[in-house]
Amino acid sequence: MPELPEVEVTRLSFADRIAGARIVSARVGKPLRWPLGCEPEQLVGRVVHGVRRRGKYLLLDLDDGLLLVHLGMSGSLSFATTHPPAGPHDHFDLITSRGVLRLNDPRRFGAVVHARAESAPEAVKLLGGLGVEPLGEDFDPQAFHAGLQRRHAPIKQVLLAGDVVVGVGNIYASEALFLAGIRPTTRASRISLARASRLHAAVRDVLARAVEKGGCTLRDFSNAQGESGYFQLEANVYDRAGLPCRVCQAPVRRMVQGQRATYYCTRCQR
DNA sequence: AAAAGCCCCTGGATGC
DNA sequence: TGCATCCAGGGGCTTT
Repeated sequence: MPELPEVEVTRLSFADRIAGARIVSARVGKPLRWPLGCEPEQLVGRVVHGVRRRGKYLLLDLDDGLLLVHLGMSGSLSFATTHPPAGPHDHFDLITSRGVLRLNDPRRFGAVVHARAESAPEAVKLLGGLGVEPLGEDFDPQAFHAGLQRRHAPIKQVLLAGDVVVGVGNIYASEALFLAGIRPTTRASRISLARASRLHAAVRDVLARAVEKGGCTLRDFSNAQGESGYFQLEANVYDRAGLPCRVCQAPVRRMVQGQRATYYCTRCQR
């Protein structure tokens, strides 16, 4: 589920409510991708000042450090004033004066990591290599093009790698490339400034639109009942192998790049 | 330095 | 119905 839009929507859904909360206790469940990095008791008494996002990471600012939260492949956060018993996939609880922040993550690719500061090694290890924020002011066509010029890998994989631009996951990579009319296999370095500019706009557009629509996810969207008025973002290509392209009717193709599925239209994307 | 593979883990869908 | 197989929205680490 969680690419940049879903992470941002998650953030927006509880940042204001948790801001100013004092941590009462913390509970760790089964091991996640990385250990918390401190004793849960060490968090008691700390105040959560706010929640920021960097790429697909959420940063909970504490008065003496921060918690880095990543949702991995299957993670989701809830923040509620109730505190029901932990289910089998509830692997982290942060009990605060304003509610309980809970991470549910069946596959446990997610993580909650404590760092003394954003400049501390444990934080730099995770955040240090990240590219520019696609919805921020630093993401501009020229710089994006320059970043692509240095990479010879297929553009789809460069988008996913997150060291040029962050937050673009497997779904939105396919969707952005479709919107830009670029074949996913195109070597990043061979993309002209004009086409890089189109891709730049497509990435911004698809991510911003997804945030606006509440972070709809294509799989959930396709499985949901009676939600046609709620979700307005529709996948043009993702998970549509064999179905007609919404623009030209040619069948959408599925291929594998770096062990991940890529969907594209052979006619619309060159 | 960059690119390609591997792997962590569980659950749902599919096929026999 | 039961069981095996495949696939999944991420990304750090190791190997080329």
